[in-house]
Amino acid sequence: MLTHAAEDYLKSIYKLQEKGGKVSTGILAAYLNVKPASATGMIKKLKTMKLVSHERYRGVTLTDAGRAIALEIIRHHRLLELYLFKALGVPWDGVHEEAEKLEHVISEDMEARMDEFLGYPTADPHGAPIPDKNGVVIQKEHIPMTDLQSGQSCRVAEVSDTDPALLRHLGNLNLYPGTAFHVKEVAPFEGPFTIDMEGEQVVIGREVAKHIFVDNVQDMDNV
Amino acid sequence: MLTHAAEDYLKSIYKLQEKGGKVSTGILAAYLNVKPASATGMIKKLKTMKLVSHERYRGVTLTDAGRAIALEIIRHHRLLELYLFKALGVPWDGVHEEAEKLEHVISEDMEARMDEFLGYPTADPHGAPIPDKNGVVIQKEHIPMTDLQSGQSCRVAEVSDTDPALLRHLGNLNLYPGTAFHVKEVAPFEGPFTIDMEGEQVVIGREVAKHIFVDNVQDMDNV
DNA sequence: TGTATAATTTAGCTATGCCTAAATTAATTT
DNA sequence: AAATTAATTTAGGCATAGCTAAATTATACA
Repeated sequence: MLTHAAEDYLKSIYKLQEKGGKVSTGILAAYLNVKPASATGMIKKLKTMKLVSHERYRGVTLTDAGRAIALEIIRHHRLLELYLFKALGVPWDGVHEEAEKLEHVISEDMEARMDEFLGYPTADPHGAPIPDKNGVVIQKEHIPMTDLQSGQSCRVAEVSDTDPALLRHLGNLNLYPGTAFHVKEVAPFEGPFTIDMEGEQVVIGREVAKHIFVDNVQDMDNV
Repeated sequence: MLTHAAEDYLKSIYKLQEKGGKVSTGILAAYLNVKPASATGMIKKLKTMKLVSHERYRGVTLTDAGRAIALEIIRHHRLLELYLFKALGVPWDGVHEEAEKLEHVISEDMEARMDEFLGYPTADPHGAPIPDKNGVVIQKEHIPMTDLQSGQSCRVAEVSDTDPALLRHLGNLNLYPGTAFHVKEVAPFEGPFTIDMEGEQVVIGREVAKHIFVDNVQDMDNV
């Protein structure tokens, strides 16, 4: 069995690898809020366990064994988030923090029971995909909201789960995964978005839009 | 915040204190499966935090602050056991182990949500009392089954929660808290008990009976 | 009362996982 | 190509929490 810290490193390497191949020590350390020297130390340990590949000064990658563990932890995290949300009514801006602690501690049996209770779900409350019990992730195609053009319609697919204040804000605006909206206007010079949700008009700043990902994008000019 | 290990020590001191005043280093160490020297070390730390009182070679006691923390952890543990049993269908011989890990990790919010879901329960699946959120425990009067005489009737009040094999055995016999039975015969020379449960006759050995506690004891000779 | 036994404590070691500061290696600039 | 800058690694330290072995204290017995 691995330590909680080691599991967190593997999970972080997985996530950082998603957006751009090899992961540098510095990026990893920043992501985990530790110093680079500490990351180097853990990387060495993970290497002796054959969970990561690493060449000095060149960055880390997960091995197949490392990725399997990372996905197992991510599965725990996302199942927990959804379970806390649906079964215990924890607000969606609170589930991440709670799941962050529980993910290292639950048994395979509890994982399976939550999975069954939830009807074998494929996404957590923020829209992130839940790997299945064999570690298979179905990664849907997402587009950052900042790429949208005036006149387009789409659906919220996923939002960042880390900042509770942002999540409360998005919740107030009803911008949950699944919510459909239409881009009324994009202000020039990297300005805010004005969107239309069932008649309600809402203005979304760039900084917020960066944390929203959409799918089902359709040009609605001629509709 | 305390470490998980410190919380486990406080919880253990509380439980051992219940059955006999001051707790010796050796008893505490044995209960926690650590060496006496390790217990001495932790006791020192807890003393500097004013969570225990300790005189060298004389044993430990919890301070009010220490007891409050112990009861908080015990509350977490027992609420979790009942929650896992009722909400997720974890069998009663499995809830202890799972709760042992989760008890150190759940938030006050999650504690409150489970409490509400369960309807503010007062006992866990093994019959142990759940302290309320202010740390008040209603300790019901229990009698060890080994004290029963032939001809008496009673109800299972509580069973030990630590040994899964024992719990599976008791479960097979339907000896859950609340189950009523009548003592048909107590074999002489510390022999086994023959009990009657709704017509079914079952023989319970001494070693098993030691782990069963009963209440509502009534002499049924003249009934 | 003195001595043997049992329990407890001290001392010193290990491993994890973090830190800071210094040294090394790589990348960029001139 | 040399020098500066940035990133990474090494070295050494700290806290937690366990361990063993030795020293100490208390208790029980004769």
